[in-house]
Amino acid sequence: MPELTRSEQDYLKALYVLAPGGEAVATSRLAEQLALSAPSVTNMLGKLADARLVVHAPRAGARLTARGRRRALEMVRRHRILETFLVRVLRLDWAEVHADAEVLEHHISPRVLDAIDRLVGHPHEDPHGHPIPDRNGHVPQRALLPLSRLGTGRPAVVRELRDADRPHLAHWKEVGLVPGARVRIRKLRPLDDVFELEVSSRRLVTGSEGLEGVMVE
Amino acid sequence: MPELTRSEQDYLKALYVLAPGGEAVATSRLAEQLALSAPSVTNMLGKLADARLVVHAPRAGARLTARGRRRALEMVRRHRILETFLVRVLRLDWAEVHADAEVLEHHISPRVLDAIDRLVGHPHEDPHGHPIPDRNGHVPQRALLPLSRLGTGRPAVVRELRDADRPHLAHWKEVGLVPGARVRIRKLRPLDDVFELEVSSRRLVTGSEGLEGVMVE
DNA sequence: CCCGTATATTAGCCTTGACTAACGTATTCA
DNA sequence: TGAATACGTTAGTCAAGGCTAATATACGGG
Repeated sequence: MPELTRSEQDYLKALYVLAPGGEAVATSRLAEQLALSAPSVTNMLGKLADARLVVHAPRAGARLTARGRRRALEMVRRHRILETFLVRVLRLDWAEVHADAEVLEHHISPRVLDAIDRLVGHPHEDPHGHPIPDRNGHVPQRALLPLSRLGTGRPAVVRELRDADRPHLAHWKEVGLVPGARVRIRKLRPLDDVFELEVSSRRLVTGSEGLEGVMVE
Repeated sequence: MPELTRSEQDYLKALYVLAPGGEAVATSRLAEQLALSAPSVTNMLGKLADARLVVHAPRAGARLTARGRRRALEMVRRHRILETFLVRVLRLDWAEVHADAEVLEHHISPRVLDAIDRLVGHPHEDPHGHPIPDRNGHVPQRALLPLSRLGTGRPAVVRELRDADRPHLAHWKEVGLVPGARVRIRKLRPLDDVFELEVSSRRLVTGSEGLEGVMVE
C-alpha cells in the first residue's frame, strides 16, 4: 500500500464525500469542495488515475476505484475517530473540532489511531452522528433525508449534522437539533421561507438556511 | 507572530537541541542533525536570518536569536507534552513515542495542545525525564553529565534519557536505567570498553555504546 | 609561505502542487 | 443550424524545499 501525500488523501476523501455511492463527480464540483482551481484538480486526477485510485473519463468527471474508495474510507474513519476523541476525551466543543481533525487525520500513525480508538471505546458514530467505517472500510449506509425536505407533520429523528460548518453547528446545539432529537415540521411557509419546527417538544421557528445540513430519518 | 513552515520549525528546534545555551552551530552539524545536505541548510539559514530568527555569520555557523529561541522552545514544549500524553493517556511504549511526537508537534493547534496539557495535569517533565518549557519558554536548566563520564565510585541519579534512539531506550528500560534510578560505576575498564554498573542495587555489565544518552546528576 | 584538506557557499536542477491564461468541447437556445 | 455559454483541459509559471556538482575560504603542517 503505497504512501499517499496529504493532497492525494484530501482529493480521495472529497470524492467520497461528494459521491459516497461511487457516482462520477464533475471536476468543478471537486474543485469547489477542495477550494482549488479546476486545472489543479484536472492535474491531480491525472495522477490519481495513473495510481489506479480513480477512473477519470476525460470529460465526464471522476469516480473512485475500489482501491481509491478504501483509502478514502480510511481517511473518513480517521477523521471521525479523531473528532470523537477531541470531544469525549479532550472535551473540546462539538462545533470546534472539525478543523483540528481535518489536519490531524493526515498525520496520526496507525498505532496512535488504534490507541485513540481503543481509548474512546471503538465508537460507531462520531459526535455529529456520522457512522464510523470499520477497519475494513465497511460503513452501514442509512437512508436519510435533509430536514429541509421532510414533509409537514411527519415525525422524524435527527441522525447526522454536517460538521463542516461551524456557525450552524453551534446554533443547532443551542436549539436542541442534535443526533437523537425528535423533530416534526409543524408548518411550512415556502413563500417567506419559514419553517415552524417542533424539536423534542419545543417550538422553533427558523428559515431554511442551512437546514440541508441536518439529516433526519 | 508569523506562521512557520514545518521545515522552519524543524531547523529552529534542531538549533536549540544542538546548542541549548545559544552557542553558534556549524552548518555541517545542523545538516547532520536534520539528515539534510549542507547546501539545503545554508539555504534555509538564509531565510531564517531574513526572518530574524537566527543570526548567520557567513562562515561561522548560526545561532538562535531571542525570537528564534522562543519558537524553538515552543516546539520543544509541544514535543514533550505530546510524548507525555502518548505514554500516560494512550499507554504507548516509552521507547516508541518519539517519532509520533516528532510529527504531531507540527500539526496540533494551540487549543488541542492546551487541552492535552490539561488532561495530563501540566507536567514538568516528559517520560524520559526532560523538563518541559512553560508557556513563556522558560526551562529549568540542570547541570547533568553523561553516565559515560561519571567517575568510578561516585553515586548518581539518572535524570534524562535521550529519546531519539529507540533501540537503546527499550534496552535501558529493561535494565532499570530510568529517570530516578540510582547508579554507580563500580569498575571501569577503558581498554576493553566495559562498564560495571550498579543500577538500583542490581549489577550490570555493559559497553560504553550509547551511554552518552543517559544523563545523570 | 604555500598547499592540501575540511567545510561552507553558490549555481543550477528537480518534484510537488498550487495558480492564471488560453484554448477546446458540449449543450442549449434561438 | 449556428452562436452563446458553461465547463474541462492544456500550457506555462511559481514557491518551497530538497538535491548534486562546482567553487570558495580557512586552517594546519611542511
